[in-house]
Parts: sequence; structure tokens; C-alpha cells
Amino acid sequence: MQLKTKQIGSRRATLAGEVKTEIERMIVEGQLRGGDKLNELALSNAMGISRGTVREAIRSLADSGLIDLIANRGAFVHQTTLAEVRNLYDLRRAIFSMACGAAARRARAGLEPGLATGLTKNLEKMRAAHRDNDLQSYYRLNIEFHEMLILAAGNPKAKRIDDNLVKEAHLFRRRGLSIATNIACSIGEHEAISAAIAAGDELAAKSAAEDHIGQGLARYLKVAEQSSTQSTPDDQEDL
Amino acid sequence: MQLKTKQIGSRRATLAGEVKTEIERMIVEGQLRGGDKLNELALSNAMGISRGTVREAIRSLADSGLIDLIANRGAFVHQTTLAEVRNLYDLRRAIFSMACGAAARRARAGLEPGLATGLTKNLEKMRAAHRDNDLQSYYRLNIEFHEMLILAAGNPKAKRIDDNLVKEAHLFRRRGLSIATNIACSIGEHEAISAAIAAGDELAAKSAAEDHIGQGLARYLKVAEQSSTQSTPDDQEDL
DNA sequence: GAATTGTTAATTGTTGACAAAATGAACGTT
DNA sequence: AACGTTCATTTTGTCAACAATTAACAATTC
Repeated sequence: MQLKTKQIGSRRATLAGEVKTEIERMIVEGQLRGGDKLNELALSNAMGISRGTVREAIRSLADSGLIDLIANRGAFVHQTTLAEVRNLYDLRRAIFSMACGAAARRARAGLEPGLATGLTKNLEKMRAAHRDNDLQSYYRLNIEFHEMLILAAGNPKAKRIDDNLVKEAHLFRRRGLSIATNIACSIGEHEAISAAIAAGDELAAKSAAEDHIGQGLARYLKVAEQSSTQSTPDDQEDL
Repeated sequence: MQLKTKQIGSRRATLAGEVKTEIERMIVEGQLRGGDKLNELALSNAMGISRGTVREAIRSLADSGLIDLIANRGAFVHQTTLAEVRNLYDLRRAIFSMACGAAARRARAGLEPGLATGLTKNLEKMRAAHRDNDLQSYYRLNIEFHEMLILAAGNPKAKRIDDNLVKEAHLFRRRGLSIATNIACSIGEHEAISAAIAAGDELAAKSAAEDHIGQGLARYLKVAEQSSTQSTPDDQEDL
């Protein structure tokens, strides 16, 4: 008899870890914005815990790129510039291309059963979401598509890095906008990737992936450009 | 006249930061090996500082990939497996290729004056070091070559990620071996990269870079294979 | 003798207190 | 008004102590 009941209820591993994810959430969801200072005392009071624990959480978050640490002055939410966004996308393109190539290779070798069908199913749902104008589903499916691929590459580190890159890019000015506007521009690109994977064509998968991220940057820049010229009010809801 | 020279020489910003680099050094130089536990109390005693400071240093190091954190059990030096080495090299190839492409583009645009001559000078010295069998210089020049290129890409984040990847790959079994044996196999590859950069040929630079890292992995695996089959004693000195 | 259960020692998690540095306001001088 | 100085306040850096968890080992049961 093997009972794998590791955690009753929803006990936590450590407090600091919980605080870390909470701070990360606050940043990604826009509750904390680029340039904002993370006051240790204020945070610890707000959360009802000790300052040291908050400090530990901040430190463990610092290397991800979301937070800048300045000695004796504190921690600040990183302010991503346009130039950095380009650099982040360059990195992401390189990594995602590598991942899709690896995924194609592994699929061809039979190491990723269900990947091809998973991708096509995702595509169907995405077309449906587009037809129904269901932005929320579309957004979720888009993330799922990328996740399936980068997981299929069999390179956990690549996923971790990519996740961090996405989060950091997300910090540039008003996010959200790009999502709402870019809807449905990328289904064709997804189809190209999916087809290459299904065919087990590594090179085609790589170039389709590169193209996709490149187009994504172009769309992103276009929207960022627009929103910066017409002085939009702050938008904060997102998902 | 007072120019706010707060830190002359290499004075520290914070104690925890110093401890961090010290622990990192211990790991990279092999004083601490994969699987070893980082005992907070022992480290703090050895360094003559408080446990909390050591703890903070460990936490800030955890996300780099060098250290695994297990709740309530402590911190352990990450044990890199062969499969992980392959994955790390896949990532490194993607990133370095991207970087060399960007460097070529920027060089063509005149944004990186001195890059081409820097590379050729490095190559000359490297040939000399090879001729004289000066391993130490060769090793240093090799790092310098890569550094020049990844800096010329104008993507600081790429450099940070690449540095971490190298460190983590370094953790696989006995390092050092690969360095001693692989000497001088890669000058030709460096020449190809340098030529592509000088010509401002982005595509050629990318493929030369990919080839270089790919060959590097092949060499690495060959040596790792050898050393694992003949049960070598521990080697620890390195540089 | 092997496995399970108490019991104790070692280690990590968390907290509060003190020291050092930075911030900002009041103030005087030019 | 601009600039520097002083000084109180705020905030970060470091430390030592306490609580909670894990690991080691003896005691007990079958």
C-alpha cells in the first residue's frame, strides 16, 4: 500500500517561498509597476510577517530579472526599456527556435506521443476562440501552445529561462494592450509550426518558430508605438 | 574636489554579496562538489559572520542553477547530469549563435569599432599560445574571445544567461579535463567566426557560431566519456 | 533480527533588535 | 533662488535568539 499523501490540506513549504510567489504575482499583474520600490518594512507589515522573510523572498527573486537590487538603497521593480524588449525577444527567438527544433526531432523519434495531436487540438480551439471573439480563451490557448512546445523540447532549463524572459518583457510600459490587439494574427504561424512538428521536420520547425517570435515582436512594437503616442490612461487588468 | 569615490579598489557593497561570490567561487573552483550540502552554520562559522548573511547569499545564488534548494532540508550544490550538459549546450548554441549574428550586424553598422581587430589580435595570441603550448594563456584567450563576441551583441541579458550556463555545465563530474585535452582544436572555428564578423555576414556568423558550440559539445563528450570509463582519480586544480 | 516507535541532537525557518547608511527637511550663507 | 550643512527620520544591513523541522540513534515490539 502506497499512500502518497504528502501534504494535508494545503500546507506550504516555506513562508518565504510563498511570499516570493506573492511578490512575483504583484509585479506580473501590475499591482507593482516598473520603478516601484519594494519597501521591506511596508511589505512585511502588509503581509503580517517578519522583515527578514520578505527580504529573503526579494533576494531569491532578484536574479530573475524582475527586480533590481541596489546596495543600501533597496529593491526596485525593473523598468524594462524598449531596447531591452528587443533584446529579450532576440533571446526568446533563439531559445524558442531551438526548442521547436528539438521538439520536432523528439517527435520524429517517437519520444513525444500526443504532441502533434495536442497541437492540432489547440489550434482547433484557437480558431473557435477567434471565431467567437473569446479573448480570454485565446490568450490561454496561446500560452498553452508555447508551453507544449517548450516542454516537448525536453529541456527544463530552457523553459525556466523563457518564462523569465516573458515576464520581464511583460514589464514594458502598459502591457495588456498588445494582447488585446494582436489577437488572431498568429494562428497561421502556429499552423506552420504545428505542421513542421507533425512532419518531424526540424529545420522547418526552427524557422517557423523564429518567424513566429519575430512577427510577435513586430506586432508588439507596433502596438507599443501606438499606445506611446496617444498617451493612453493606465490599463491594469490583464490575465 | 570630491568625486564620490565610495569604493576604492574593490571594497564590498554588502557582506552578503561578498559571501555570494565567495560561495560561487568555491563551487566553480571545485572546492564544493556536486551533491555537497551547504551547511549554513558551518559556513557562517568558517567565514566569521552571521548565519542569516550566509543564508541570504545562498538564496540569491539559488536561481542561477548552481544550487538546489530543498525546503527544510537545505541547499545542495547542483549535480549536473550528462543529459543536462546536452541541454545546456543546446541553449548555449542557440544563444551564442544569436549573439554572433547580432555582433556581425552591429559591426556592419559600425556600432562595434575595434571588434574585428580585437578578434584577429586574439586569434594571433591564441596561435602563439598554441605554438608555445601555453595552456593557461590559451584558456584565458578562449574565454576572452567568447566574451568579446557576446558583449558585442549588445545584449547584456544574453551574457548573464550564458555565464550561468557555462558555470552549470562546468559542474559535470570532473571538469578541467576537457580544458586540457581540447586545447587547440578550435582555432579554426574561431577563425571562421572572426572572418564572418569582419565581413559583416550575419548568417555566416550564426552558422559558424553554431558549429563552434556544437563541436565544443562533441569534444566535451568525448573527454567526459574517456574519463568516466577509466576511473580517474579526482582532479581539482583548474583555472 | 528486522521493523517500528520514542527520544535527543543537529539544522533550518522565522523573528525581533541593533548598527549603518541613505533620505529629506530645516536652516543659514552667499 | 541656489548651494551646502546639520540633524532627525526612515530604511537597509547584520546579528543573535527562539521555534519548527529533520536526522540520528536508542528502545521496544513482533
